[in-house]
Amino acid sequence: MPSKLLSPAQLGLIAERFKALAEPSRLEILHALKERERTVSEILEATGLGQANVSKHLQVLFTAGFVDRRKDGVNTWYRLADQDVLRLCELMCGRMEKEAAARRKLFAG
Amino acid sequence: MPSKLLSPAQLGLIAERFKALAEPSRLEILHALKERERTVSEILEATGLGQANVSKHLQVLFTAGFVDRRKDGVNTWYRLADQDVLRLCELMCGRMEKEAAARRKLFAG
DNA sequence: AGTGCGTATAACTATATAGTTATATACAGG
DNA sequence: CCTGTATATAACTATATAGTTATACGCACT
Repeated sequence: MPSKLLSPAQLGLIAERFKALAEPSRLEILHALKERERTVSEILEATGLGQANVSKHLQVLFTAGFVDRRKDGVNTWYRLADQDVLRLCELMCGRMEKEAAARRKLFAG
Repeated sequence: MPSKLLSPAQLGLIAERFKALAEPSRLEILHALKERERTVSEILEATGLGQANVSKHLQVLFTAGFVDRRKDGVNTWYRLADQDVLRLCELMCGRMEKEAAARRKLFAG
């Protein structure tokens, strides 16, 4: 099958999504949400990051569609929007494990 | 199953990989390599990007392990290192199509 | 050796953004 | 209302990097 052509606009949107995953702090936040829904305060505690910083990161993740949220009184509860983030990270981690295995093999020879 | 703990160093490495995919120009280059191996010159032609710019992007993609390369005289031939990049992009595109479908449904109601 | 071509690198500029500090908003309880 | 708490936002600084221009490197050909 011929490769679908991708417009600059589409490439920009895809890149924007990847960019949301391209920061250690945001990956840490997503990791904290893997088990269950959490409030911002719980995320602060789980990650040790600053409050304003986490708030901004959560906006980025929300805009990119990776997390959903609901208000409950003064709290905002955040959760993973779906399982795609986990799949993406697992794919990436799998790649890195393969790399590491190849390196080990190379040096063990 | 309990979530695996990820060290800051691991998160950094994963983020670095995602960052390599977080630029429209690099996605365009990967797209150009989807069909077949290409020289830098061919990539220049396919993408319309500047020579030095493409050379730098190719370094980033190579360092991140997404492309492999071989020298052949004055030419350097680049190719996708494996099919993971395509899977990652397809996963991401699938997400976006779901989003778009949801929006259409919302407004069509 | 000298020339031309393909690719990589250095140096620079402009832009984006992570993190911080300070402040604003919004809700809950007394 | 007033106070405290949870979260979001504004303003700022420091850093990273995309793109460009100029230059260096390496190979092929004569």
